[in-house]
Amino acid sequence: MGDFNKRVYELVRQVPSGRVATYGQVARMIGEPRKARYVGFAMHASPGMAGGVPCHRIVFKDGSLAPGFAFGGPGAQRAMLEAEGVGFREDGRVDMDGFLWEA
DNA sequence: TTCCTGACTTTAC
DNA sequence: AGTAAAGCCAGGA
Repeated sequence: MGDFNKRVYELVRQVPSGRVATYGQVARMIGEPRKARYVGFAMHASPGMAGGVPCHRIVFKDGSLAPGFAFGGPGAQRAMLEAEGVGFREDGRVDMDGFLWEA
């Protein structure tokens, strides 16, 4: 595991409850805007929220969630986010207007 | 060991 | 505005 992965974890760890961040945003914040893809890979290898890495708060740039590779099944991620107070739109995407995390 | 695929984003036509 | 291609790096077969 490289430092990149570690940096991703530390940043994701700082995402407050009830907020979501995008892969690209995280990638950009750690200084590697081209590695946006690998951010997702980092999440896959991440210890999960048990390890302090709330991967469920990481969403696509359009606000959509992971296709089905998620934590306990499709919709689980959305349920968790909703439980944290994150608002969803009618199309099933996160309301990026007011719930997108800002450093 | 090599080839392929992948929780993405951005830029270009 | 919508579609297409490129870039990045690692893990699995």
